[in-house]
Amino acid sequence: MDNKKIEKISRALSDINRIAILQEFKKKKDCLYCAEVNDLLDLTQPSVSHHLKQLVDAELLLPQKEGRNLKYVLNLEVLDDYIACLNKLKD
Amino acid sequence: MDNKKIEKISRALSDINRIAILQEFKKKKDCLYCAEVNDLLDLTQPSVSHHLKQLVDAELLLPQKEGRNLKYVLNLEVLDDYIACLNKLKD
DNA sequence: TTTAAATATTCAAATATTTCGATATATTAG
DNA sequence: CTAATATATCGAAATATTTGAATATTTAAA
Repeated sequence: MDNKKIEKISRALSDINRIAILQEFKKKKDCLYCAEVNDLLDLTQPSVSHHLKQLVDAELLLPQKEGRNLKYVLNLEVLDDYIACLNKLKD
Repeated sequence: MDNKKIEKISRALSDINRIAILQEFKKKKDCLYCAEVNDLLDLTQPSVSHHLKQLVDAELLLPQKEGRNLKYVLNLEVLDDYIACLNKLKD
């Protein structure tokens, strides 16, 4: 994982709303529906859409179309790669 | 570690120059001098000072005054706490 | 004590991010 | 086909971040 990618993931994680989205996966195992995220956050739908886009662009979330709904799963592989990079900072 | 702190650390990590600073610790074990960081980055001194401040404010770096020089050490405790929070996202 | 070196602060400009209202698009239900 | 639902995009305002020139502060050297 190159530094540009580390930067992008860090930026995706640098917002209280996006952190809340990721943490919601602890309760809702497996996947989170877009509509659930809209309920979770105290923001308008376009703002939530924006935040989800940051997480998808960073590849922390994988979107899956399901009819007219959209569900997301955590991309554990990218998260693990990111954590591995942070661990490497510790010499 | 609360979400505000996670946000702050993530933001500190969301810049290519600050990532480069942290990675420089791999080469320069132990500590990094402020002047070394000025040499490392292709930025003016005030900009470097700004970036170092972000890292110190996030407590990723601990500053130590040494005469008229300043040296930094990696705060492994905070880095580990942060990594632990990220690991908790994986259910 | 004067001068030089290392670092920080202030200010302003440029750029990026966050937010929301309005609207567009896509899909399903009736 | 039409209406309703779910999500995305656009445009603009508010706010935050990044950068560097100018300057201030702190400390050591001469």
